[in-house]
Amino acid sequence: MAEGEIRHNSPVPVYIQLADLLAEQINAGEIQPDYPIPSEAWLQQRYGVARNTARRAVDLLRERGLVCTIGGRGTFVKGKG
Amino acid sequence: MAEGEIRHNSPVPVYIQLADLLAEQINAGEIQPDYPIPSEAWLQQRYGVARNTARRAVDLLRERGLVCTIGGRGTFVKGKG
DNA sequence: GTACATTTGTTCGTATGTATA
DNA sequence: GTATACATACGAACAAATGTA
Repeated sequence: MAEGEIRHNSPVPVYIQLADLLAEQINAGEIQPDYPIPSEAWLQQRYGVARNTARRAVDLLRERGLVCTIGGRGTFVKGKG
Repeated sequence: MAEGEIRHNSPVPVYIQLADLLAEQINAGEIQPDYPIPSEAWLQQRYGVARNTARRAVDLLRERGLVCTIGGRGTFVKGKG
């Protein structure tokens, strides 16, 4: 259970930990292309972070080209095409 | 407690003010058991708050066991039983 | 059966304030 | 002063359930 958790007392910012964690799940194929990643509210609850922090993590995923976000809908794993 | 209005510049969060205000109305019998409390849209207009804020207030009432919500129908004051 | 309006449910977008390191 | 992080709050859009005409 220690895996896949956020350490609030880490020198690594929480939003970066969370982004890395989600990126791993995507790269491991745990979330398929064109499928949504968990919502901001869900991440907030699951990982015990503020919504802003969850958003920043997703921002990073988007900057890395792993996902794309549609307002009011969700954030989806990018396909190869 | 004043006037059944919301103070946006209060240190008390708006959603808590609104929840308390509605709870008072319920406890005062202004809304009878099994009858609906005002809809989210109505609260939004009446008190000049965002819908999400109105929803958070109703969430509190539900957590306090004062009401129960039925999707697509409304939120109803709980009876004694 | 269909169309519409109402109400709650969900999700992202943006901004502000507070606190801390 | 900057970056991180939490909480609050308003806005917008879409979806689902319900009830009615």
